[in-house]
Amino acid sequence: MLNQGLTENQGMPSEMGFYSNPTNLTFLPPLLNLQQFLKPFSMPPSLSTDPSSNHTEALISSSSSSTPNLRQDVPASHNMGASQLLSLQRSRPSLCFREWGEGGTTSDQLIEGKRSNGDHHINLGVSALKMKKMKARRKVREPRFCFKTMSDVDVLDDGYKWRKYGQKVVKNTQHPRSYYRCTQDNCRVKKRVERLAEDPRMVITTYEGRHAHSPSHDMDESHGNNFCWLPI
DNA sequence: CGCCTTTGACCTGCGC
DNA sequence: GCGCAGGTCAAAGGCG
Repeated sequence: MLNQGLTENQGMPSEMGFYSNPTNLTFLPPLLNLQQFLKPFSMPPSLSTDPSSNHTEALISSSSSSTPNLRQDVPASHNMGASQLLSLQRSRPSLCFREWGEGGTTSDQLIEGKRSNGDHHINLGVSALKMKKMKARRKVREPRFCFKTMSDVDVLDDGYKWRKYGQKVVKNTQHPRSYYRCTQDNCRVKKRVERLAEDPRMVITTYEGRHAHSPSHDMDESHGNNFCWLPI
């Protein structure tokens, strides 16, 4: 099981950070109730799947931090339940900063304040210097989940509504990477969609963050849970 | 009219 | 410090 997953994913693009620390990878047992397991996350309830795959594997990159002690700053309420079942993958210094607690202010909001220039954006009254200090103190990445599936369509119906906010051609790949954000207010979940360079039939979907709401519509469960998760 | 995608510009982190 | 690459913004245009 474990070896199967590692072998299967060995061709993944290195820029996704796969196998940065294989010893911290934990795979879910097959046939785990993924719907229930993934409920707290931004999981894909409905997927077109690789028919050749008869197992389900997952690896969750939880709210990991760049340094071990930083993780202790994350309130237990945000250290969502399912992740406790998994070992944590200590990742590289994060590109995404989130300030947990402190009145609910997030670094995303702080960045927004920084960019506001006092015109049409809300000025949150947080100085760039303070933001810099906050960044230095805490670097916490949103939990991320990645899976691949064989599909002709890039965007899989996962029950949530997404708005595309960017597209980028990634180096050494033929296909552009698309960036989507959940359309729900106060939901900051994002996902990236790209095609596997080695096999364009495979769609790589990476979710970042957790939905704070229910799916906008019911998922089509006809595809079952037979998809393959990838380590991040 | 509202929501969406497209796309070039801009921002930021990282490696050298 | 500089350049590169990934990620995000926001204006413009399309569509129902």
